[in-house]
Amino acid sequence: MNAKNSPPFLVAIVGPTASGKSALGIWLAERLGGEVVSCDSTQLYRGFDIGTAKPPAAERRQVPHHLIDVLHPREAATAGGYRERALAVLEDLRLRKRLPILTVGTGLYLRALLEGLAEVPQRSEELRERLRASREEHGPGYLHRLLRRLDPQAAQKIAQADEQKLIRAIEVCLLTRRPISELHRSGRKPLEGWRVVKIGLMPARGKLYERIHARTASMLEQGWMREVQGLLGTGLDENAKPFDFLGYRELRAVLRNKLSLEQASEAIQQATRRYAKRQLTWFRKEAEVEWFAGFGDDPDLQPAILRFLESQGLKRSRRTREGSV
RNA sequence: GGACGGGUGGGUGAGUGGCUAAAACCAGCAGACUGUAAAUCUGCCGCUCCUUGCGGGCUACGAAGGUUCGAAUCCUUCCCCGUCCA
Repeated sequence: MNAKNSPPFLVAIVGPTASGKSALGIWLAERLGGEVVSCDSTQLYRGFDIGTAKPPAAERRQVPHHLIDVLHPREAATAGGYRERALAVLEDLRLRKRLPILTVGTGLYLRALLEGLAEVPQRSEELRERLRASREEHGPGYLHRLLRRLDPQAAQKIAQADEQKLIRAIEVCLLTRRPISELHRSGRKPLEGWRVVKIGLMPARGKLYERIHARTASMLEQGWMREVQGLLGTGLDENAKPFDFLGYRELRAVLRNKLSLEQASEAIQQATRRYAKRQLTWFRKEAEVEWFAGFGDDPDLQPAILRFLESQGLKRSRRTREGSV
């Protein structure tokens, strides 16, 4: 109707690992004049390709992809950092009148982008170091007691054993000299200027697990092990964060002869299943998602999703490639 | 054939007369999560009933029988498994 005045569309595809988000993203991008924007904390890293299930180069040539391979393994990925980069990509796409299609595996990053983050300082490694040291000195429970003094309300919401979240909360309180719960209350700036449509992929649990198992096997066949060896061979510190990603951890154990390849493969499959479950838990809570029961690469499902998007007002691109329909 | 060691809930494995539906861990399920998020953490986890209670009933520690107020725990026999001897 008044397409001139209404904000442009943004499509977000949400779903557990191995549900076919990337394939769907590309398929939709080709039909809707879109470009894929990865929303995945691991695909950010260069060099970690097979285990993070990055779309292969051929597909990335077919349709432009963003926010893949933008970090050196030594850099730390953060929700705030992702948000900034994503905002820049969105502006670029807005100017070029391309439809952003987010393929989101990392729920926190999507929320950070769409709903914003409270205005709080970034992490401070030095402060964290000190906190960890006094934790060692004072034993378990210390961090929780400390936060209870700084911000009783925040302490109530964080379990005593959850040191990662305790440290972040204490860090913010100390850096700002204000309770983090208060800072959170003061609100966040949601994304503006986009009409967001969320698609959810929810394959049957058993089928998803089968996919996960098959994909793990195929990743190993594609030379995942060689990739890990190669990365280690470049002198990259073994403590670099991406080496702790799902699977990379297990494969390093194989190289250290702590695990057989067979055991590692099973451990990876299991860890991936658990990861998929956590993603589902997160996404189920996500507001206004149109859920589809199936895989994103299912040719029977794809047209239904396209029809749904059209019902929301998205228009097919005239530049649809030949032979793809 | 003989001598030891062992058989515990989906798995590993603790428990050697009551506090034990049975530690702990894993798996599984559910959940939380505003800057490490493929991370981190929480709950549930034999079956069943209701008036949902530190509630009731039933079943359970290889099998059967016994001792005892009471047994996964003690005794007897049997069946499996492992190691060693023949």
